[in-house]
Order: sequence, then C-alpha cells, then structure tokens
Amino acid sequence: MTDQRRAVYDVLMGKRDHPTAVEVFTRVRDRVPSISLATVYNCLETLTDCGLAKTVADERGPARYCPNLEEHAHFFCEDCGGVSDIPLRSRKRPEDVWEFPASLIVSTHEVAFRGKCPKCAADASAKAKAAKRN
Amino acid sequence: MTDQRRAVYDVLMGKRDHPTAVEVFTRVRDRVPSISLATVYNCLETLTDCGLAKTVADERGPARYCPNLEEHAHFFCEDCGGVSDIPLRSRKRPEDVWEFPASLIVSTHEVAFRGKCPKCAADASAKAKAAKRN
DNA sequence: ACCTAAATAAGAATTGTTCTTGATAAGGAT
DNA sequence: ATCCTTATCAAGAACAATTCTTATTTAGGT
Repeated sequence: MTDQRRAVYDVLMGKRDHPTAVEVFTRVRDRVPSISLATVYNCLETLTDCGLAKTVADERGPARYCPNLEEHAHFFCEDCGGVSDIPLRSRKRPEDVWEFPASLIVSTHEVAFRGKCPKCAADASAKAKAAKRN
Repeated sequence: MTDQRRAVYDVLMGKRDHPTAVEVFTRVRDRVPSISLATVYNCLETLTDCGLAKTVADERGPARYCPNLEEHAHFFCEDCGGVSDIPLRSRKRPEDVWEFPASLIVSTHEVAFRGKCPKCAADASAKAKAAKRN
C-alpha cells in the first residue's frame, strides 16, 4: 500500500459515487499533485484485483469505479447520467429469473438498468404537466 | 434498405452468433467486396435503431451484435470467449430479484454473466482429473 | 550503504469507434 | 428523360479511453 494507492482508495471511499478514472485523477491530485493518470489506472486496477473496489462498465463510456463491495446492480439515469446502486432482494439470486443450461458454471454477473432516477422522473412529469396546461 | 444493409442483416441472421463489427465486416465482404468498415458500423447502427438487432457490450472489448430480439441475458465464457444467450424464465422479471427505490423508472436492462460454458467446464474438469492422476 | 524488486511518471502506442468530406445513388418533381 | 433533393456510402482522419514502454524512483531486505 503506497501513498498513491492509499490516496486513490481514500478518494473512492470519501465520496461514494461512481467516478471515472479521470474523476479520480482530478480528485486525487489535491493530495498527490504529482500523480499521473496512468498511475491512477494502475492503482484502480490493483485495488480491484485486491477486491477493495469494483469496476462498473457503462456501455462504451469510460469505466467507473465503485467502493460498494456488497452484491448489487447499477442503475444509470438516462437524463442526468447519474449512477446508483441497486441492492439484491434478500435470499434472491439471478438464477431465480434466468434459465441457465445445465453444466454451465457462472462465476460473476453484472447487471445494469437504465431509465430515469427519481429526481429526473419527477422533473420530467412536472414538465409534461406544464406543457399540458399551455 | 440498401444492398449494404441487406447484406449486413443477412450476415447477422445467417450465423446467429454474436459477431463484432469487424467480424461482420469480413463476412459481408464476401458479398459486397467494396464495403468499408465505417459503413458496416453505420448499417449496424441503423439496424439496431430500427429494432432489427441488438448491441451486446462485452466490458471494454469490441461491441457485439445479436439478432435475437427476445428478452434475454448474455453469457460470456472466460475460457473460449464465446457468447451465448440466456433466456428469462417465464413470468419472471428482474424486479423479482432486485429492489428498486420507489419512483425510479426502469426502461431497459442489460445482464451479463461470466463463467465457463458447458464445453469449457467439461474440458477444465477433465484436465483437473488428469492432473490428479499424475 | 548496497542490492533487488516493485511502483511510478511521462508519454507513445493501441484499440475500437465516430466524424468529416466529398462522391454516389435513389426517388420524386418538372 | 432530366434535374433536384436527400440519404447513403467509402475512405481515411480524428477521437477517446485505456494500455504499454521506458526510464526513474522508491522501499525493504541483506
């Protein structure tokens, strides 16, 4: 655990959103001004290899990083671009919903939902109402 | 529907695997030798916009394309790199397994599983047995 | 203090995809 | 049939995100 790795880890834990590597880079430079983007990538990879963070793939956009180690899915808001965690219901498993062929071995899964977050959904319906009145 | 689009569509339907844009490109050149990769990208985008195909994002690898319009998840084999479709159990929904905050509106989801396909799982266990004997 | 292995910084290189530009073609109006 | 409008295409440049390469720095063990 080097200075750089500690700083990257602290940044990730400090604001528990889902920053991209570049966002981590800009945040971490406050503490380690000499750090390079490549090092941030290296540190993030090291942390995920150690199981201290997870990567969140957002389609073709930049990868995001997540300090939530619980099993969970991700929700991507189409309007504001925000990312949030969606927990698994207790005692439920993906196998309850999808039908796997026998003898297929599943080791991991990634689940992404897209739509409107509560805030953007409210904004959109408020806007729709306003349009109706005119 | 132009020649190029028809050819791309036929390639996608002909061999119902999950080709990348480059794979589609090499296959479609048999029929339309003058086609360019950029046109293949354009055609694939047009087809997905029309709802005739779906894109399958494989982490940071190249995007793949899928002619299966049914709702389904994807399985990525860690060993052979193969991609296969995983159907939803009848009358089951992702909402059965994940807990969404109220007033969040989900419009789409993408589900990816990783692990070993039946073939690679069999190969791996055969190899493990062989190693045990020695 | 020295040696070795690992981590870092800097920037080049790579990969997959999108954009730009001018050329080409298709369909409708004259 | 010719012109006009619009969409599509081909080619390659541009782009963004990430990875690789190389030399330098650092830390820990002898």
